Formats: sequence, C-alpha cells, structure tokens
Amino acid sequence: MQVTPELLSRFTLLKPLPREALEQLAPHAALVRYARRAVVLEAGAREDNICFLFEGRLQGVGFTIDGREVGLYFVEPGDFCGELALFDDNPQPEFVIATTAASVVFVARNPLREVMLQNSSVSNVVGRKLAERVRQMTVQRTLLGLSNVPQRVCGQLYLLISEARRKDDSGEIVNPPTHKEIAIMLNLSRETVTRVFQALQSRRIIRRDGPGRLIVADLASLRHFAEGEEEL
Amino acid sequence: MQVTPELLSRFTLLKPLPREALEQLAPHAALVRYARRAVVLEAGAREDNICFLFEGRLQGVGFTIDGREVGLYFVEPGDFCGELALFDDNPQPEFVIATTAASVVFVARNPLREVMLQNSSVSNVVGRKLAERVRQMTVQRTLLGLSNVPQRVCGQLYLLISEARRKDDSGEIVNPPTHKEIAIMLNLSRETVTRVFQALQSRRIIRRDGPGRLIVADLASLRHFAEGEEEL
DNA sequence: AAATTGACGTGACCGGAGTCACAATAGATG
DNA sequence: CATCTATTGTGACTCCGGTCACGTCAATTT
Repeated sequence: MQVTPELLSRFTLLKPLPREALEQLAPHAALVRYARRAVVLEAGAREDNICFLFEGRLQGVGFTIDGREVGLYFVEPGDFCGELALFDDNPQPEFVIATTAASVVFVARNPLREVMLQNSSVSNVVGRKLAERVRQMTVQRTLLGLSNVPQRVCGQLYLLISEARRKDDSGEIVNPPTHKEIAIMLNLSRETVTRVFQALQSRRIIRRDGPGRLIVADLASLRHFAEGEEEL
Repeated sequence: MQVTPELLSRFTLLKPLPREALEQLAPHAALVRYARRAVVLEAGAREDNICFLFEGRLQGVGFTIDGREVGLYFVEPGDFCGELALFDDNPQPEFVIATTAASVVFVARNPLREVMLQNSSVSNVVGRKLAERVRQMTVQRTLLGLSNVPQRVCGQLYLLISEARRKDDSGEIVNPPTHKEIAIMLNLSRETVTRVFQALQSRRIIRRDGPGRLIVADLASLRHFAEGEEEL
C-alpha cells in the first residue's frame, strides 16, 4: 500500500525532517499488515528495509539451534526496528515477529541512509537508539545472571513498568506479555513464570485488571524481591 | 602520561584521520597502565573518555544485585570501548576490567565527538562497531538460551576461535580465558566448565599447548557438540 | 452452538548443575 | 629457592526448575 509523507511524519524519528526529505522517502515506503505470529523481519536475511511500527506490537526473538525461542525486546507503536541495516550490510541478527496483529511501514534502506547522512538529527536519533539498545541488552543480560529465578521474574516485571505509568508505590503494565513471552525472555519454562505470578498474586503484590492490564499494587515489595532482599 | 599523534594513529579507528585531527585530539588523550583486575571503566558513572586498548586484554562485565559477575565481551589490543558516550550522555552500562596488565589510551569524549561529526569515516566505523556489538550480544544471548550446558560451552569455544586462526578442521585460541571467565560469560559455575573441558580433552577435541594457547584439534566435532547433534 | 485454539493453573517426578570441600598444579613474587 | 596465590581438577550431596501430564477457562472460528 502506498504511503504519504504525512504518515511518515507521524513517527518520532522522521517527524523533524523537512517536507522534501519526507517526499523523497515516501515513494520508497510501503504499509504492510501482519497477522499475529507473522514474521516481519527474518534473521540471517539481508533486510533492505527499516521497519516502523504503526500499530500492534512486535517482538525481537532469536532461535537456538535446538529450536528454543529466545526473547530479546519489544517494539511499541511509533518506534522502529531493523535499524542495523543503516550501519552496515550484514544480515539482521534476530527475527522480528508480530505478537499481535500489526501494521508496519517499511522504508527502503538506501534512501533512508541518504537522508540520515544529510540530516544530523536523524543520525543522532538512530545512534542514540542503538546506544539505548545496547544498554537495554546489558540490563537484560544482567537479569539472566540472577540465579534466583523468582528474583529474575520480579526484575523483569519491574523493567516492564514504563516510567510513565509508575506512581509512588504502584504501577501498571498495559498489554502485559503472556507468561510464555516472559518465559522466553528469561530463559525459563512457562510453568515457572505462572508459579511466580501465583505467588505474587497471593501476596497481593500484583493483580489482573481485566485482560490487557496488570496492576502492580505493591511496587516496593516487588522491588524488594527483585533486589533479592527477601526470598519468594 | 602524554600521548603523541603517532600513538593515536596506531588505532584502526583513528588511523584514517588527517594529521590535524590527530593533533587536535592528542592534548586530550592520556596513557594509563592498569594492573590485572583493575577497573578501567566504571558502570553507572558518566564516563567522559573513550578507551583505546594498547596492550593487554579487557573484559566488559556486569554485576547482578547479589554480587554475581556477568561476563559480556572481551576487548583486544587495537580495539576500543566505552564508545556509548559518543552517542548520548547516559552512564556507562557495564564495568570494564583488565583481565591482564594493560595499557590504555583515554581520549576525552567531547573532542572525539567533534572529530567524529566532521569526519564521516569515524562515525561510520563507530556506527558499524555499535551494530556489530548488538549482533555479538544477540549471539551471546542466544547461547545462553541453550538448555544443554555442555553445548553452551562448546558454542562459546567455537565463537572464541577467531576467523583468522581457523583452518579447515582445527583452530587455536590464543590467551584463552580462564575457566572462571568462561563460566561468568555463560552463567555457569566454574566447576561445570572444568568438567566440560575434561570431557573435551579426553575425547582429543581440545588440547592445551603450554600456557596461553588452546588447540582445537577437532573443530568439526566441537561444532557438532555446539549444534547439539551429539550429546556430551 | 459446537468446536478449536491458546493462555493459564497445578501436581508429581527426575535429572543435572550448583555448592561445598578439598587436592593438585602452576605461576608469580620476594 | 621458598612462599603464596590463582587456576584447575574431582567427588558427594542437594535442591530447584524443567518436563510431562493433566484440567480449566476465555476467546475465536466454523
């Protein structure tokens, strides 16, 4: 489907661009819809597109040789992924999969690369994004180092509470990942995640609020468990 | 200690720079020597230097809240680290520690950032480096997803054999990491790594050649184990 | 409305990696 | 050379999380 410059300008990365740049990119962009579980970017392939998420949610995942899934990160609307292609010609390292039905705008790599070189604001944002991703991966890697498993789950939950939705002593997670999704991010079995959730629920630390909302009622306790001050 | 432009030009990142740029950087550079186990960059600190390794070896490590060490990557001579500071003002996410006695050239962040903006070759190299690091971390993360532990160790060993030193059916690792260092990269106990090494040695797949050299005699078998075709 | 799917919940069992404790080298250091 | 420290090697025991095998429930499909 064709893409207008207006649509492009709704993404934070592209918003600051002058009109001409957007018009330059628009012919090389396409809107694609994906069903849940569809593969958006393929690992190992030389992807020639950067991928802007319009609606839905994506997840970066890897697969081990024995077929086990490895969760890496989530992509929320307005954000982008596949940006490694802007820096070199090596293949995309991980799969990107739609965890819900999603609409994605693909922008061809080379034109965007041109625009990036002309426009320092874009290269700054992309660079910061990459730096942020390295930090994110470092934190995630550190989480995996925790030998106490409930602690790991609490740590992940704590990370999932976005800054915005964090109050003094409570918070919420909108559209929380499924237990299975959390499990593959933490190298755990789905059952283990369920059991930790049960423990947290019975202690009134977390609570479901209908589908699509998880309330963290006692943020302080969650943090205590995450920091290993107390064992679950 | 003072640093000359000549010294700076010995690093691949800075080599392509014109003489003037090097002279601009030199006053903001310093050579520092570190003993084994010394901390070169501190996590959480806003590091105002990029760190070029002249000799020795460095390792990026994180620490979990319970004090467990988490290995991230190694830095070899000629390479650099702490480059995230070039992209934003957020703190350094991980510690960088000298695993051997090491000489390091610090270059102040802001002057280097200036040079980078003027000089697209530098920003390209740094960008590619960051992209490469994301790929590296993705592979490492995938390794951690392997539930079979010996497989994980074999996979790490396979990664450690640098392309250059890989022949048809054998390879070598110079200055191999200690068992403990491998263990913290793979979230394992040191004993487990030792046991896997014993198994590999008794099968004549690997062999020590004095200190500082590990010979992989049977690369094909190592790969088989790494890919889980066969169980150790 | 019936059937299918996928997420969540829960118990029992088992294996394998962590932990601890100690011995044996090998390197560094004076 | 003697001493000290770091690395490597090895056995025994324990425990915890994976696996398997279910059941429940809600949402979606046909």
